[in-house]
Amino acid sequence: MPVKAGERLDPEATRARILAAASEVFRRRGIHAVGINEVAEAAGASKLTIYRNFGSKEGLVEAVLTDRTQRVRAWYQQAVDRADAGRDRILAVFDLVAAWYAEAGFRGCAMMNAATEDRAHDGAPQRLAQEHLTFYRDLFGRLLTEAGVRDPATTARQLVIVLEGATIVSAIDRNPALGAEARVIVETLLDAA
Amino acid sequence: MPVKAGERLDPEATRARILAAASEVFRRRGIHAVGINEVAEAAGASKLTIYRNFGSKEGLVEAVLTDRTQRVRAWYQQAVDRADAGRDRILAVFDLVAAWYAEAGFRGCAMMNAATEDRAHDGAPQRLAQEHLTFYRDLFGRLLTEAGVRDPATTARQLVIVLEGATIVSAIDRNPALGAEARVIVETLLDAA
DNA sequence: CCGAGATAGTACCGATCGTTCTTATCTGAC
DNA sequence: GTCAGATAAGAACGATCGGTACTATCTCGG
Repeated sequence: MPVKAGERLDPEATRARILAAASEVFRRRGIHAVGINEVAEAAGASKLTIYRNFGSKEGLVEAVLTDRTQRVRAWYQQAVDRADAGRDRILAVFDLVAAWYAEAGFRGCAMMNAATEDRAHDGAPQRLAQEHLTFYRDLFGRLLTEAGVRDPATTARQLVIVLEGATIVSAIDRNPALGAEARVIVETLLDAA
Repeated sequence: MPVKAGERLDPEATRARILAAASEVFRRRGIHAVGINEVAEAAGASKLTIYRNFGSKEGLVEAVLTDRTQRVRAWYQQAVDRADAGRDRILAVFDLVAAWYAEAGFRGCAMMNAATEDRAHDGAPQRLAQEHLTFYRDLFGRLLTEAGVRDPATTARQLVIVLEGATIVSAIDRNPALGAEARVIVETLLDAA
């Protein structure tokens, strides 16, 4: 049967629906383990529609990751903007991180996971994961500069290590308490900086 | 043609050869991306021999990871034993880590990578990755207790976060300098503990 | 020197993969 | 009302996957 009765014929909404469904199924089961058929079923879309919108599975993966990194960046920026200037803005990042670890079915960072799965190639997942880390470094660098830290670049790189370490340990151990532990480390590093 | 002329017919050596070849090809290209045919070719073994020794691809993966975690644990224990008692033993761990990041083709921790690739299942990779983290926590806990740190368990969990964070960032960014950065963080955390 | 076991090589099986194609139906602009 | 485009459903294709079967040859203990 063709298009479901009652649903809009809206190409942008279709694309967004596929992106959301693919993002969710990739997150839960991994990229390699999920076929286009499964994405199509989860999205309520046909394979033809997926290939017309994204060209290939590789294109779909890149679109999913690009969408994800942009959403994550916006979330962090908003959390930072809501916090008071200074050290609170850095801790606000790690408060958001702690809430993220506590989400049901948390499985780590989509960009790091995708780059790990695709570690033989220098494709979009590798590039997007590196750019994701660069975003964190730049964000922390700005906040540390605002907070008057002496060597903001060095401390920013330290905070990225803590953020990614807590993320993967929390994902592997299925333990949301890593968010609080990361925050303690960050406070120690800020005290020392 | 059958067994290569001049080579020993040694089942243990064959098994070890397959393990080494599989470990290397999994490390470079990932587990999902590598088929049994490729492992057989890399090992100079037939598929029959692989299946007789390991039963299935899943069994091979578990054997590879088990062998890997045991080797890694021995390396860390030896590095610790060579260092002077106290804080030096903890820093010796991170010196070994820094050398590991600098190895050609470094791609991160095999156990974390495998658990990430197989994140939908609660199989051997998940279990071995969690046990690998537990090894680190216990090792750091012992060393911190010896060094007279007040709350060794808390600091041990912090060091695991730093170790794993530096490992994944180094792997993604292809930057061995993360080893030195991790060491600086560790010194700060030890000073504060 | 002979039999049991290990091995390489290869063909093969059913399933699934990414991708393309066909068909039928619906939507929306004109 | 008509028609171009979007879509769903699913068949089909070649490739590859994990796993099995078969054959021929080698090693080694007796």
